[in-house]
Formats: sequence, structure tokens, C-alpha cells
Amino acid sequence: MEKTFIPADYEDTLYRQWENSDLFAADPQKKGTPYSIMFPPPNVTGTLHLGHALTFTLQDILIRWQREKGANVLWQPGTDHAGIATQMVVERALDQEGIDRKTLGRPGFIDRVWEWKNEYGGTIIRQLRRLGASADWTRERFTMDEGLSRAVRKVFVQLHREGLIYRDRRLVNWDPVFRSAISDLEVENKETKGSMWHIRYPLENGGTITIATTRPETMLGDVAVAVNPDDNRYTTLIGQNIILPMTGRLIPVIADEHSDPEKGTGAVKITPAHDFNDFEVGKRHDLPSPTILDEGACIWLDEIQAELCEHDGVSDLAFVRSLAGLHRDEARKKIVTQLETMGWLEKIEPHTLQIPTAERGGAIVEPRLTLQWYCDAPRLAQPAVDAVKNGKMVFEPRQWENTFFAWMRDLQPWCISRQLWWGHQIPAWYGSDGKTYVAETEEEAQKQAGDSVTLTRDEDVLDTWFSSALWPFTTLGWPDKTETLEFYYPTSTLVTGFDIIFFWVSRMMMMGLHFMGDVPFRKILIHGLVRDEKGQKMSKSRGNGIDPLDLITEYGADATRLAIAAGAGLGRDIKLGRGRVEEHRAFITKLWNASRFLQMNGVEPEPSFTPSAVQSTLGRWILEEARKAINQADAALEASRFDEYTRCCYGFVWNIFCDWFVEFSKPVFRSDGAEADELRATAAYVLGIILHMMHPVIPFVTGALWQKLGYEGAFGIDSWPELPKIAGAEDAADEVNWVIRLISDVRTIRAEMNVPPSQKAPLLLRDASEKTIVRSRQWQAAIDQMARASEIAPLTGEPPKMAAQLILDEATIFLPLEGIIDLEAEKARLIKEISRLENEIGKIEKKLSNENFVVRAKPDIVQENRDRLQSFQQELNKQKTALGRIS
RNA sequence: GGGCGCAUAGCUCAGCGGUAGAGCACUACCUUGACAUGGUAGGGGUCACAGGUUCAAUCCCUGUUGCGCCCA
Repeated sequence: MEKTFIPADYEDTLYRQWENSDLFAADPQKKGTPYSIMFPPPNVTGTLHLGHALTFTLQDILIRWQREKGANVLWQPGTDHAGIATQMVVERALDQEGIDRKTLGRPGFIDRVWEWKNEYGGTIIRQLRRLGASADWTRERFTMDEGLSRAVRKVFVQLHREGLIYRDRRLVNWDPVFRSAISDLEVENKETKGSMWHIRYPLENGGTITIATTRPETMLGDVAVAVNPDDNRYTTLIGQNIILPMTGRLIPVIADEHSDPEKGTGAVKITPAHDFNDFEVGKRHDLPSPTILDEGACIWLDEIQAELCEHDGVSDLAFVRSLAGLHRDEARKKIVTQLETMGWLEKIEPHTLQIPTAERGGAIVEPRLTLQWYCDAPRLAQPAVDAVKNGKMVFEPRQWENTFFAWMRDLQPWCISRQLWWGHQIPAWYGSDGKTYVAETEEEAQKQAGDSVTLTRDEDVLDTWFSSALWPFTTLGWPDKTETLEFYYPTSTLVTGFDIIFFWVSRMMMMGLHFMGDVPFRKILIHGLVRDEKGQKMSKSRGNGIDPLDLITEYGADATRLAIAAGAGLGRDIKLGRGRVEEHRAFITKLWNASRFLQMNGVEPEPSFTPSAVQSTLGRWILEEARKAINQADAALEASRFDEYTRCCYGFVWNIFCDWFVEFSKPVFRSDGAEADELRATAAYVLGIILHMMHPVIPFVTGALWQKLGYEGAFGIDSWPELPKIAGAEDAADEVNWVIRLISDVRTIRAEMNVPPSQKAPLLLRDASEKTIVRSRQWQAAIDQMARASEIAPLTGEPPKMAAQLILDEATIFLPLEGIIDLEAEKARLIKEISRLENEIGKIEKKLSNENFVVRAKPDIVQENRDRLQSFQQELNKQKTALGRIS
């Protein structure tokens, strides 16, 4: 074996072996209870980032663990078609060739997207393989697959028939760059420094009212000015008319709660077609809602043209007409200048405001009144809320349920149409008879309409999340009743970040419950975000991102996964940098080297090994420790505590197996005979347990070692270790712990006395029990080596004067260090020990002398303190005696 | 403004009604026949602050402060 594990030498080969041997393949026919996880499908345009690395590492750990435990596992992979993102990417590529999407035409463009998808769309899937993700790739799905597309059409038609999908004219968030509606969830409010313009509006009967606005250009579409009904300043104005500057239109002053007397001037202009709040006000007061911006956010006068009206000194229709086609920002500047010239501008105040921005692309979003398709999310939400309330689905950590409920409570209708080309085209046709026909196919729609009607299909596509919402059952074959669907639905666990609860998780719940009549998953595991070492969000603009592939190349997939898992506390963000991964690579190296050492010492798997037959104390001890470690690891994974799982594996391997077991084994391995044979077999067995136990998190190195060391049988499947409680485990632990304490104490003293390891010293036992003497003989070789002892034997004759003294239980152990020991230093050391003990004793005595404590505290706690007091007192006496000897 | 989370060693984080821990970093020593990506030992903490509950609070409760996130 090489001196270190070189990941690149093994990763590809091992992964190919796994894939070729169908290790990842799900088969409902096989035995085992179903355990399934759905990929949160990454964007087909995506490349692997650390967020993916986190979520897929956690999923892979669960999947591999369950596979080992004998479950019938499905990890369903795939990608989604990411409507806007993909269309953007392809449009950009076309730009390079000087081709416009429109000249290419819709079918031509779609062809180009597929070409792109087929060439580049597999990137993230390839990268996930490098991470070691053990999904059933043969079942990979894409949201635009024929099967999934058929399911989308069916769902749309059914929901429409049930009245849960309808067309409506409402305000939507409009991205003027993509020229499409986008979801409320895809809008980010960014705090920006802007201005508050105070504008005087003249009243028809004389006088003015001053309104304050952050968007003066929208005044072209104003239909009223609202004041609070309780605002005394304006009571007399309510009902009067205003002559809108520039357009000259007459608009009323109305009373509405929406107007906040504290804000601005207390009078607010109402532009229903360009503001969500104003839209509501407009509805309440039955006001018109003229649109004054086109789909590219340029001034558009068509809807106010008819009402332009001359008013001397107030209107300027020529100016208004000159604005047509100007972009909103240009128009704003001109309007402000014009207002100033005309004397309507009172003042401009600096003001910070929230500007709605498109998450993707970054365009400033414009509320826009359009006809779109909506899904009645509020109605679909109720069963989902109920299912969480009655525990059919459980969020972990639990507190996310509150966030979930809060959001579900004030759910808005879900706008599902998008003005894009790439996506599932809406299965609705508009007839020459003016009616709308919704059907799964054009033939069906034509049949409904009759031959005389000419049909035109709706141009729009569905929101990508609409098809993702169906993912848990469409990937399994729905609407067909497949065996896979029957067996693996509902899925076991959904692993994802909190940022996607509303986008995706809630919608899968709605759709799953509606179409499958059952929840899509039983447990929703919400993990944190990956941040950089300083705790900042990783982002392109900050430039602090780390490419997980670089980490994998540099440190190996195992080290990367281990570092991620170690940091994955329940719902906690993970701070990750190169350093963290490097640290965990050291563990991989340690495990590798321990294995190498064992192999060099003739340790090899012994198929007939029976743990219960082990005779040696050392063997029994390590088996019992291994048993405890397995149970802890299993419990940690059961509780989704990946950090704890990692910690307990790490601690067992390094601090128990390597630091003590392997060290204790060294002298035995140098000998021959039954004891050595048994220990070799035990070592191989326990190492095997380690490989199984850690396989979920570090599959490559464990897999490589499994082969290198010549283990036989299944690895990674049906192989989660199990151990019965070992007979005589307590005695073994008692004995080994005694040896460990002895060695540690001797080492401490020697280090404090600055005794070089090369200089050996005898250990002489005084007042030692028979048991201690027997043990000291039994472990002589290990003690000699690890505590640098030349011998360990009962003290005969007088205690040596020039010696350090160590108290271990009943015994006092002398370390004669003639010529080395500094008696003053030894005195100081003993005095320090004595004062430490006195301090402890004082604390316990105080406690025990408190009547209330003795009466009220749990009896075992009281007893524990009595025991501790006694043992401290005994040790104190011995330390004092020791000090007396050298004083 | 509403909601949630966090605050423990220099750093990253466990923990938990009774004795405060790990890893890394740091210091000293060690190239001892698995491993210097290593070994051994050591220093380092008013468990954010203030009240309360309790025989006992780092832990439970209330408030304060600071940081982060979500919603408006």
C-alpha cells in the first residue's frame, strides 16, 4: 500500500465499478422496505456549487446508510428545465452568432435549446458523480421529458376542470427585460437610496394638495389621490376633483385607510395599474386602471390618450405625447424637469426605498396588469397544512413548520403562465368562436370545439415550478400506475434548503396530496447554507465562492464530503473553507495508514471470526467500544445529526482505535501464537466495521480499503454492522481503562519533568492490590513501550527518595529519576495536585452539608457526590503522604 | 414594524439542571519500525449581560444588548 491515499487513483475506478455492478439501481421487486429520496432537481444549466455539494452529500449519506441497512433504496436523480435561465443561456449563445430568437421562430428556437441541453445539460450530473453521489442514474429524468410533459398536461387539464386553474386579469410582477410575468417569490426587494418627490396637484376649485411619491413617472396613470379618512388636514377635500398636471385629467380625492398620515404628506396618488396597494384601493373605490408602461417598461399612452384634456397652466399635452416610447427612467427625468418648470414640484427629499428586483437577471420589476393563468393555491394549500399539522409530514428542524404555516396562511393565487418559449406550452386553445378550450392534445381540443372552429394555441408556457411540483410522482411514472410509483411513493425524506420551502416543497405537497391522495414525503430535512470561512454568503459578486470540484481534485471527494458532514449541525449554516477540508483529509490519511499498518502486521479478514468467542481483554474491549460507536452512529443518522455521526466515527477511529487499540496491539503482533492470531482477526473485524460504518460519508477510501485488505462479500449494501453486547465487556473496559490511565499519568509526569522518551525509567508499585499487580504484568509490554518504562514491578524495600510519585487508585507508583528529577519541581507538582483536590473536596462538602441538597436532590446524585468525595479524600491522603516523603 | 435563529477556549462548533468538551490554532518535547497530512504533554473559558425559577442554572423562564436571516 502507498503511504497515503491518493484519491485520484481510486475515485473514477471505484465509481465505475459501483455503477457497473448496479449497486445504485433501484428495483421494487427486490427485498427490503422502501426507502426513497427525490433529487431536488438542479437546473439543467447549472454547475455544481457548494450548496449542491452539501445537499447531495447529506442525501448520499442517508441513501448509502439505508442501502447498508438493507432497505430497498431509490435515489431518483434528474434535472429541471429552468425556463428563464435556460432560455437566457441559449439566447445569449444565439446573440454571439448574431441570431435573434424571433427570426429563428419558436420551433427553430426550441430545437436549439434541445441541442444545447443535449450537449451541455449533463454537466452537473457528471459533477455529482465525482462527488460520489450514488443515485440510480438509469432512472434519470428531466422535467421536459415526454413522460413528464404528458403528466403536466394532464394535471393542467384536470385542475382546470376542477376550477383550480383559471385565467384572470390581475397585477403581476413583470420582468421588463424578459418581458414575462415572474413569481412573487422570484422578486427580491432591494433597499436603495432614492428620492421622495413632493408634487403639488391643483384642485379644480382652487388650492392644491401635495402628494409624495417615489415614482413620479407613474402619475400619467393616476386615477385618484387618497387621504386617510381620519386625517383632519384633508377632510374638506374629500370628494373634490384634482386636475392632474400635464395630462389634465380630472381625478377625485378619495378617503382610504391605505393612506398613512404619518408617511410623506399623508396624501398619496393612486395608480392601480402600477402598484399592488393602489390596485386594491382602485378595486375598493371602483376606479379605472389605465396602464401607462408597455411590456418593456416604456411609456405607452394608448390607454390614457382619450382622456388627455387641456387645462390652461396645468396640462401640457404636447409634452405628454413626446414621452411615448421613452424608457421609464428617461421619462422620470423629463417629467420631474417639466414639473419643476411648471411649478408643481414642491421639493425632493432623499429617501430609502425597497426596489423590487428580479432574482434572475436583476431587472427592476414592474407591477403590470395582464391576463394570466392562475392556480388556486390557497385552496390546494389546506390539505398540505393539515398534513403537517397532524404529523403526516414532519419538518426537521421543527421550527420551520411555523414559517411554513405563516406563508401558507396568506397565500396568493399562483401565477403559472410565463411569456417564454422554453417550457411546457399551456394546453389551452382559443377558438375563432371566442371560447377557450383546455385539453391534453390539440385533437381533443378540436373535438371539443367542433370542426367549424379554428383554434389558436396559447403561446405561453408554464412556470418551471409547476412541473417540479409534480416531480415526486411523475418521475415514478405517473399518470401510469407503475410498480415503482406504487412501491416508492410516498418518498421517505426530502432534503433541501429553507430557501426553497415555498417555491418547491409546499407545491409538491399540494400537488402530491391532490393527485396521489398522499403526502409526497414523510420527513422534510431542512439544512443550512454553505458560507465562507468568515461566515459570509458565497456569491459570484463577492468572489468568495469555492468550486467543490477544486476541493475534490485537491483533497479528494471523501475529505470534501467529510468536512461538509462534520459541519452539518441541525439546521445550522456551515462555514467552509479549504482549511476545513484539509483537516478532514488528515483523517482519511490516518485511517489509510492504520489500515496499512495492520496489513503490514499480518492482519487479514478472517471469515470464520466470531466476536462472541473472543477471549482477550483487549479484543473484548475494542469490540465493545465498536459496538457503542455503531449504535451512536446509527442513532445520529436516525436523528439527521450528520455532525454527530461524523464526530462519533472520527473519535472512535482516531482516539480509540488508532491511539490505543493499535498501540496496544503492537507488542502482541510481534509475538506469535493463539493470542496474536485472535487479535489479528479481531483487528480485521473491527476495521471492517469501521469501513462499513463510515462508508456512507467516505465511500471511496472505505471502498478502496475494503478491496485492498481483501475483505469479501457485499460492500455498501446489506452490510451495516451489528454487534451483540460482548461478554465480560465491563471487566475488559475496567482493565483497559486502568492501563490507559496509568500510561497517560506516567506520560504527563515525564513530560512535566522533561524526561526525554529515550530515557526509560522503572515503575515501582507500592500498596498495589493483587489485581493491580496482575494487570501490570499482563500489560507490561504495552506499558513499557507506551510509558517508556524499563520495568513495572512491586516496590521492594524503601521507597527511593529521588522519584516522582503517581497516585493511581489504591496504588502509589514511583518513578525513580535519579539525576533527572528536580525535587522542588516534584514538590510543586504535588502541592498543586493537593490544592486541586482540596478545592474539589471543599465544593462537594459544601454541597453535602446543605440539608436541602441532601433531602431534595435525586438520591443517586447525592450518592454520586458522596462517592466522589470519598475517592478524592483517599487520593488526597496519598498525595499528602507522597509529599511528606520528599519534604 | 412582525417573526425566527444565534451568542460556550484565539477560530469552527458540540454539549447540558449537578464534574465545561472536541477539532484546528498555540507552546514544549519527540523524526520510537503505520502515519510529521504524525506522536506525547501543556496553557487557554465570569458558557454575551441583568433578573427570576430551583437544593443546584452555561442549560429552564423573562428582559437587555449584539449579530444573522425571513416577511412587510
